[in-house]
Amino acid sequence: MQHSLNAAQRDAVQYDSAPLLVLAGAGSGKTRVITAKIAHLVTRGVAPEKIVAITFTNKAAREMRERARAALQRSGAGDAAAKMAISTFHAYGLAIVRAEARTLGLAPGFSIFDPADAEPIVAELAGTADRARARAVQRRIGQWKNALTPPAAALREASDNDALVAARAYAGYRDALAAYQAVDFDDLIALPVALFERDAAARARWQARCAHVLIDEYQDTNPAQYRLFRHLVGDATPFTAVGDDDQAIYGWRGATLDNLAALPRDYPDLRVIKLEQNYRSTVRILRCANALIGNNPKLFDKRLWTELAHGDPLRVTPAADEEAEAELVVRRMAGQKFEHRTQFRDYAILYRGNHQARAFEAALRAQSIPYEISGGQSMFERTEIKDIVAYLRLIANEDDDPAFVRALSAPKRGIGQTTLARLGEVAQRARVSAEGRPMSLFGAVFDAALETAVPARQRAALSEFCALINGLRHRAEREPAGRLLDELLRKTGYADWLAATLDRRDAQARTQSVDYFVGWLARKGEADGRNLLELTQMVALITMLEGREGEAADAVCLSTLHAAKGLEFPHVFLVGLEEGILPHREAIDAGNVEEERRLMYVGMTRAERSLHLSYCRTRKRAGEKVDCAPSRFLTELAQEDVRYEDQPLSADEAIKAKAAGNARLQALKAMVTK
DNA sequence: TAGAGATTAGTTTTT
DNA sequence: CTAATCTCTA
Repeated sequence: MQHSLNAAQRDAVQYDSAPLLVLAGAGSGKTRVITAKIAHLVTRGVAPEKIVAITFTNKAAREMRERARAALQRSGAGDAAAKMAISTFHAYGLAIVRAEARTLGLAPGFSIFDPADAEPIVAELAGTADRARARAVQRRIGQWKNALTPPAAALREASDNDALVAARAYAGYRDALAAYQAVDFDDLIALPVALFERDAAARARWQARCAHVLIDEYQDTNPAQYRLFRHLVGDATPFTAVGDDDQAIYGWRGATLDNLAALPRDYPDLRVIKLEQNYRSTVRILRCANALIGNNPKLFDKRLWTELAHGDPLRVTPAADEEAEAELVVRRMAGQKFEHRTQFRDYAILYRGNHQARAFEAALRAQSIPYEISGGQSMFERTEIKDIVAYLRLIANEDDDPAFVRALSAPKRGIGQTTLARLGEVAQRARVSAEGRPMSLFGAVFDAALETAVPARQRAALSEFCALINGLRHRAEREPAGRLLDELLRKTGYADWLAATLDRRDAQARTQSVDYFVGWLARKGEADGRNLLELTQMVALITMLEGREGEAADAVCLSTLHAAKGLEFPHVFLVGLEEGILPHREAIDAGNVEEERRLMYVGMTRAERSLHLSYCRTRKRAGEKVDCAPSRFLTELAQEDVRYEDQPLSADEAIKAKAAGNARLQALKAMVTK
């Protein structure tokens, strides 16, 4: 790591009074510039609480907060970092929605639905029982929201039948969310935008809170996010947008490079500074990455260079199948670790899809090598955590029917499908007669009509359940979250239920994860002075619990390419380099190989010293063995910097390729196009 | 109503 | 070959 800033970096840090776009190539010291700039702004007298820094992932936000804190301490500004708004786009949107809930027509305890909550609702509205179809509709609705297209407009522009079904579901979905007093992730961006566009006073209020706005990974913004950003900065607030068009990998989430192209147009006095010196990778790694990305059309002309050593050639290794690949990678890693006296945390295994982690986990476990998975199933996707969160959501918001249903049967209370359906009917009927506000399942428990619809036994269970929730709700604002959580667990007998229904190992694991989660929440509530209701909303956006204090464990990092953005490792294994995986089949079919190429580029540029690429010749799919072709991207590297290992080719192919001069390359090309 | 076995579908990335 | 969903019985 360099000790002082280079000219371009210094320029980017000191240019603080007008719009600035920093085109920061991979490994060019981007985070360093952002944190140095934050420190610079504070020393220049900008109020820390008016510095708004936006990232895309929680991990990036956390890292930036930590590094900003360190930088500020160095410059003697103390803990100004604590006052700054360093958060993800969605967390910042949540802060706005929470503060403006009343104006937006939302109850203070509104729920935040994740895609899993929304799926059954959308499935029902789209009239399908097929999960894949429901998700396709969900994605479509998400795209509309990210493009700020309201249901009516979506309906108008729907051309084919699929779009028509989705547009109708979209309208129904919006109404359902309103009835549940819920918002989804996309709403956290779209609602503030809508608010700012109809309410100039609200816009001014939030603009006044921004003296300087910094956006990281600007190339990954979607239209809604860009609009939100523009409303925050208004006409006068200086900002720093940092991005790299070569690392745009979120097109599928509605991100568009148009936002990058639009910036100079929308801000005529925009200054553009390029960071082209790479401080991370060897010459060979960089040359290969540049060669690869050179196959994409470029938006901005940018040449990455480095003063670092030449380094070793990149190694490309084929494997018989995914097990062999995992074994090979782990074996090589173990050898390299011994040879270079490195630590486990110096290694990363990067792949396209989460499911690819399996084989590597198994191989690592077999060798007792510690590893950490980033991006896989998060703590908050586990059933036991979702159960607890359902209780919290229901306590905060009794209109949250999905949370009601979930909490009601975890643990089981003798209420099943039949009773739930009856309860639904009661609520439905009350909905019609009670003008305006529809009735929730929770409310239906107290409806007079319940007596005729549901037997006494189930009625008793329902009232007891609601009494528990009500009791906690009344205290949720004042009493510490920890005490309420303990009481919740005790009164529901959740741990006992786990012990009674699962085998010992499983029950123990889940109880442990519940305890950890509850302990974490309690500490968080204590530290930030938040009550249970506020914690509940925050939880929806968090994907990973912040590690306990102390340093990270010495473990190999397993990560998807998406989750690896922003990270760096001395030694990287990029695996599964096959046609259909990277580039992914769907992307090939959709004609979006460019984004896959950027994904590969992101993966390659994570590496500092060594980069190992591998692929499988066959792969098990649905139990069946299928042949795989090596990724076309392997043919796009700077071949003089690549060493092919083992024998990836049949004798026949090798002879032919040799005759052509460049043995491996030719054969690879043949295999790719085959 | 709840849990245990049968069945069947399954291609990607995240807030 | 999994893993999740569905069906059936106690």
